[in-house]
Amino acid sequence: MTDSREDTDQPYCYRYPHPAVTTDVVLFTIRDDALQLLLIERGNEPFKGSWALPGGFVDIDEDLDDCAARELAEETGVENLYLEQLGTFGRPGRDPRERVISVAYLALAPEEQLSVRAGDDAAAAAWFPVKALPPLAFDHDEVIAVAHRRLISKLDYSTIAFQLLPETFTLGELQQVYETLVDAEIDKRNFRKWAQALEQIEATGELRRRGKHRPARVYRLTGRDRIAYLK
Amino acid sequence: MTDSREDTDQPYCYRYPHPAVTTDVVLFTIRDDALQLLLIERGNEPFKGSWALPGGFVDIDEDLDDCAARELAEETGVENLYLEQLGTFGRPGRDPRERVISVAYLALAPEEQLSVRAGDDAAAAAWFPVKALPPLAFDHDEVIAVAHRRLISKLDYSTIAFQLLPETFTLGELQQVYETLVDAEIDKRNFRKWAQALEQIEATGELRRRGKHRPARVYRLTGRDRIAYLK
DNA sequence: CCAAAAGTGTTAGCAGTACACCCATGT
DNA sequence: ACATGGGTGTACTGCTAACACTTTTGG
Repeated sequence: MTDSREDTDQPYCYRYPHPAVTTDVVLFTIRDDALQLLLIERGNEPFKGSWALPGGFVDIDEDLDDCAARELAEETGVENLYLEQLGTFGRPGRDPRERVISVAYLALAPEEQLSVRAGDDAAAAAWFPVKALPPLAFDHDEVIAVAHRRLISKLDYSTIAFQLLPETFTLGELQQVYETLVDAEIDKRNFRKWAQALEQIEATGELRRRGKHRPARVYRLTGRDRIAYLK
Repeated sequence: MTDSREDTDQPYCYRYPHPAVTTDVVLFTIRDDALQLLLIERGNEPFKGSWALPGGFVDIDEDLDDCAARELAEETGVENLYLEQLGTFGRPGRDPRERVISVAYLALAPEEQLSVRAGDDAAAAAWFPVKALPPLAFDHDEVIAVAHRRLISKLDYSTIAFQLLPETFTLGELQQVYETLVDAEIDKRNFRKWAQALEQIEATGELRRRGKHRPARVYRLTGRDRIAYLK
């Protein structure tokens, strides 16, 4: 089915106007005891020089989840991280070029697995603490706010935060993740009691020696499910 | 900026292929003591004769929420109902015509406010109990499953179910809604204690006489927020 | 031996659950 | 008078939150 217009520079034609569809990813990690997220510096207009979420246009035969994973892999070199759909942002005018509808994703990964490099159309990629974000392109401040709220509220009823830890971890590290996320101190005994009652972690039997203090037991997740929902 | 192709039947042209974007709405209500949802019978191919969620294409300058509300108003004649974005479904091939990405919404309304009439491109519109759905077009069975799960899980931590009641209601009516949703009986005293501890409802002072029994106190929601999140 | 994080139980309060009878009305 | 749903309190149980000391290592 050839098209007589396919030799022009706008060969894809429709009876009604179509929006462009992108995915954008809010990738959180914990670095330096702070919740941080990945941004790229835009190398092109619009918003050239501003920071924006990593993301890009959905290929015409590509599933949305695959697109988010692909864009993220291109930016971070990491595959197989936690990814969930967050919501879709489509206010007319949010992109000055054309109507763009963005399907946003929430992603989590432990710092250890990430080796960020700037991609093709990004001038730079960098981590920013959620508490100290630069001016953002498009409506990405709003997307980030939604992602952050979702992450925090999911702490209450799921094990989503475990995605911020590597495969093996100590209870102290787990507690640090939670304390960073809720931005408060947590009672050590209560936390450990809670964590072990989840039936989502098991001791590997190994010990980890770090620093001049008693070695800590090493744990890993039981089951292969990425996140569990509590009670 | 005129375009030399605007007199053809496909005048909207792009450098890269663009998907079509629709909104689809899962509108729940309670009828005959059962959770039911609104479906339309498709009058055109594809899936002609099958039942589908009400919805349609997003206008190029229309916000997504507005599109969902508009499509629903066209089908039900109701405005100002509870509407929240559910998720976006975009698997390639879900629509055999072209790539269509659908932003799904969850809507709730009390039966009293609904006067459903078949719209333009629908052969018919009808209510179906969630437990007895007909064969569905596209991936709408999946969309409905997600909507149903979301509704049920939100019962635990929000007052979303109040959206299934009219402005004023009795505690007995409220309890019936909850019993229908969880598909189980609830202890009357505990339910009433819980409902009144929410600080989300207040007695109007009026009584409602219905049937041969003691009249019931009438309540309404306090505050103007559509739903409140609990603790 | 000192500093630092690992590890460990008990108690008190509160929220959720189970449970039974009288009240006001219409017929 | 009877059938129907409206309206009310108490006791138990299980989860949550507060709280301090000993252990093991590295320096």
